[in-house]
Amino acid sequence: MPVRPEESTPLPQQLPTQESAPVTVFASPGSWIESDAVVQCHQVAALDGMSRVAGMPDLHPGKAAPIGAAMLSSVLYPHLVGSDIGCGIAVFPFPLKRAVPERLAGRFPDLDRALDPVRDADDPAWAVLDGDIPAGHLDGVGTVGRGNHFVELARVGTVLAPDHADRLGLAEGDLVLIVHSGSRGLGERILRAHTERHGAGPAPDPAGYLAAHDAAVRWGALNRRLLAARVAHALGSAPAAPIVDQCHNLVEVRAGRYLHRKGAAPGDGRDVLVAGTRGTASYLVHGHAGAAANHSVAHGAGRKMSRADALRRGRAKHTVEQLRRTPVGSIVVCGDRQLLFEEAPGAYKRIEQVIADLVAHGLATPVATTVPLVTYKTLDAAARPARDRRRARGRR
DNA sequence: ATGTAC
Repeated sequence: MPVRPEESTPLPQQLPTQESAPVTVFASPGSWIESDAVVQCHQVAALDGMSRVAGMPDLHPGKAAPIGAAMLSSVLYPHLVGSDIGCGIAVFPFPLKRAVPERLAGRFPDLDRALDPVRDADDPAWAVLDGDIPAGHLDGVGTVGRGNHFVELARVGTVLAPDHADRLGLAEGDLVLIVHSGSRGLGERILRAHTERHGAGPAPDPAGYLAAHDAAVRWGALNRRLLAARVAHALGSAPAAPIVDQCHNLVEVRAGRYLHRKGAAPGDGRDVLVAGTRGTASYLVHGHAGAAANHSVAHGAGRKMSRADALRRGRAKHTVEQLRRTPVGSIVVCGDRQLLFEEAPGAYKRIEQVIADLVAHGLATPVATTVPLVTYKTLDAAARPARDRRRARGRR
């Protein structure tokens, strides 16, 4: 007599070994948080070894994990940090006598083109590296990247904590350069090497992953300095060390556990630039987030729309000219029209609400606002929408 | 966000 299937089926091996970790989202009830992102937080919370998931007010859905979240676990999961290991935002002093956006926009260097050690041997920007290129990785060195990355010349607007701003050497009207960029191809390569063998599973050799990860974090920070130096030399300012530089995609080892940050900046006693949008102010804040928030603060306004939605709705609502010359009078250097729509201010949440939520939950204190003058995204026009390409062909 | 495949 044949054995019935259930009799030959072994007992399931994946019995639940623990309750799901607590999930806290630090946003007010009125703040828009996509339910998909909260679902992703709960999926992460159910992972083996997870002890706490903290969603920041800029929380939104990511590809494999939520963006705007800090996730504490006894197990190291590379996919929770994602491919742009070492991505962060730095603020540099940028003393210029005069800053007319129209004139300065045209003087930005080509930050889509990597510095070549031979052809650009004489470029003074190399000096900030001091000969140190982590992992020997030269691909894309000195480039800003795509997506939400940018290099922005901004003016300090409202000073909200004068003593703190003073300590940072910032006063109303001062110029700063804000650089949001990561580890370009290096972090992507590190995640891919893990994913090819282990998918979304844990790192079997945490020390090995962390060694590669730390190099990408260092590469990202050095690249932000390199970008700032390139712009400083081109615009006639003096290259300087950053006054603020915090990485929001990384793993931090805390008391033997792994704190994964994905779009969540370190908020434990540190100063962080919380990026607004390409056309609204950003906020420099002092973070003082505790254990409940996994010692983290938001990293930006957070997407409100997917890139596809932003493109569709943005095209109906705005002209390219409106997005390149913003309501605050700044200029957005972006040759790629699709990216311009994807990154339109309306595709993001209101930064004031994100900051208000951080304040309401006691995670941060605003220090000063920065108001954009020129935001560099890309000079490259390669990825224009198909309709524009058809039009361009028609004109020939 | 990325390099790469389509």
